[in-house]
Amino acid sequence: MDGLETRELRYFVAVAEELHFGRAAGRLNMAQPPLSRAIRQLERRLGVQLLDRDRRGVSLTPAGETFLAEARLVLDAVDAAVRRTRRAALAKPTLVLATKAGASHELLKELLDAYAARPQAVEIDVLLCEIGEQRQLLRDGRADVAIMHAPFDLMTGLESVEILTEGQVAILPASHPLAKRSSLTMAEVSNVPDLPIARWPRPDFTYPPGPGPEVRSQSQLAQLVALGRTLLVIPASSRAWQWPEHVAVPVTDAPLATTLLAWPAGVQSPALAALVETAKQIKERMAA
Amino acid sequence: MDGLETRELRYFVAVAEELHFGRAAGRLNMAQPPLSRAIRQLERRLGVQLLDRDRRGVSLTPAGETFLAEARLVLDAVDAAVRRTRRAALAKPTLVLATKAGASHELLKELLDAYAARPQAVEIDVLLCEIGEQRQLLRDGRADVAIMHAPFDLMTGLESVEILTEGQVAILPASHPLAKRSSLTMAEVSNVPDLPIARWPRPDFTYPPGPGPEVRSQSQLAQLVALGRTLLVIPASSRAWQWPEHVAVPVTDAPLATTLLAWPAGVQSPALAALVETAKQIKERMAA
DNA sequence: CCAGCTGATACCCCACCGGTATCACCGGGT
DNA sequence: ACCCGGTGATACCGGTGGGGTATCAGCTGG
Repeated sequence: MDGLETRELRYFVAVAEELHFGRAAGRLNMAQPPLSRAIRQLERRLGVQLLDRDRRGVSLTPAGETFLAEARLVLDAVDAAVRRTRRAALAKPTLVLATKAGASHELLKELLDAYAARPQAVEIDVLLCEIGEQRQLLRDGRADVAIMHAPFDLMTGLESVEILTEGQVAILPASHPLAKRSSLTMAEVSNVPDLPIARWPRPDFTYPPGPGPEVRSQSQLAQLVALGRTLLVIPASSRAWQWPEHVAVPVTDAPLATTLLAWPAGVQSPALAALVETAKQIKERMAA
Repeated sequence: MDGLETRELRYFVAVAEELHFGRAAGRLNMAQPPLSRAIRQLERRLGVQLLDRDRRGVSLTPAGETFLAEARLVLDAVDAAVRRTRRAALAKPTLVLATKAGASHELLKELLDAYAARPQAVEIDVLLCEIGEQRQLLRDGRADVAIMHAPFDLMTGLESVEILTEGQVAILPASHPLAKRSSLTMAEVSNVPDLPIARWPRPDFTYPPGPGPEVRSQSQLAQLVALGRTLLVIPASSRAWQWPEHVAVPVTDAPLATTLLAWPAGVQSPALAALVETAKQIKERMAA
């Protein structure tokens, strides 16, 4: 009846991603025939056709699309199980906190210092990552907790507490006329012809269409701003990565940006609970 | 390096739940020696000791506790993958909606009727379940979407939209003196000596301590109220399961109960999106 | 001190996974 | 029209490893 093995899921994901048995087999370091057989057996056991073997190529059926998404979730959960278990076995338990490189140093330092003063505190490893990477790190267990920014990051599947709510600033090339202004509005910054908004890759690594440059990291973005090719709007506390060639101008009517502490739903440990408690206290201290 | 198979996870969960290799092997329909060997091999591959083989019995190490929780998540995710894929392959796609038996018929009927009128609508199977069971149904893929009640149901790991916010009523035995009142307060109902609050089982099937009767289903609870052994406070719209021997009295200062439509975070289908949209419209219509 | 229970070890067998060789089918190039 | 390159499917074979039986080893309690 049931009894899918993760091996079968890994095989299917490889084939579904390559849409080619031969290449998928290469990626899996195996020959093509056993892979074909394994996928056929998987389809028989599920009683569902996952792939359309059209001559000249393979394509996913709707059920195959569903199974691909679910299989990725399972494989990430397996990775998370291994990582979290190994870390739980260490003599020194630690929390891994993921944060975007360049996010507010002050806030993070305050959080870590306040946490370290607690009796239940464990060591915290700070894992710097690129924008939008936190979700994946939490899902596959490489991180236990992350600092994220609403409304930029989707919070689905995560629990979170707000730490700080603040206004946003536009980061502009110092040479641009708008850089001389003391404040700006969203209308003014959202459609500057010579500073189009940069485009980030989607989860499938393709880029949305648009006039802006394609970027994959914050450092690329900072470089592009310095070169006068784009602008961006970010929470005021994130301007830590401001360069000499950058100018930050408050955007008066930008939506308030909220910095949150987020962690995978359903996971609980005393060390994490203490960190969450610390974050709540910091939020109250900030409000006062 | 990696490459845990679900078989190994199933073995470990069985041993961790039975805390006894022989019984676990019986549950798995296999002999004890290969099970012992498989667990040892699992521990070697993880590089982590999961079990303490204290003579006369087995116990979980802290790392074992972590791995047990993670392994259960993985196995549920595998079940969900199979169920959702099989359903996605049906000619007639359907949504399975889980709701507590006896929750508001009117609201549900209104939701289903409004949804059926939409062009993207698919058939909806209503899966009646016991209180608190919705979360598990969503997690292992037996249901796609559920109707739940905040603040009674934990919403962690789920996305949700509110449908209805309403006051709560106390359900009392008709023969009890309090049943004659036209309204009550939380202070009055929370400590009635002869009507102690019923106790529900925890996830591990043990009961919290207390004077109230132990219950496992809504029908048991309804029976106990009719017998004059307990009382309960529920959202006003849930009184569909009121019996002739029951009396509903508004509790003026009870926290507002919110009925929500909830679904697993990260899952998306057009049919589900349309149902969510319908729920939002109903909420607005109710507010007006 | 023995009976009885626990999990661990020794050994064997065969199912199944993966490899090699080959086929069947199609499309596109002269 | 022909053949060639490339797809995935089929046939067959060998080795690994998962599972079975038999047995051991260590503790416990009567």
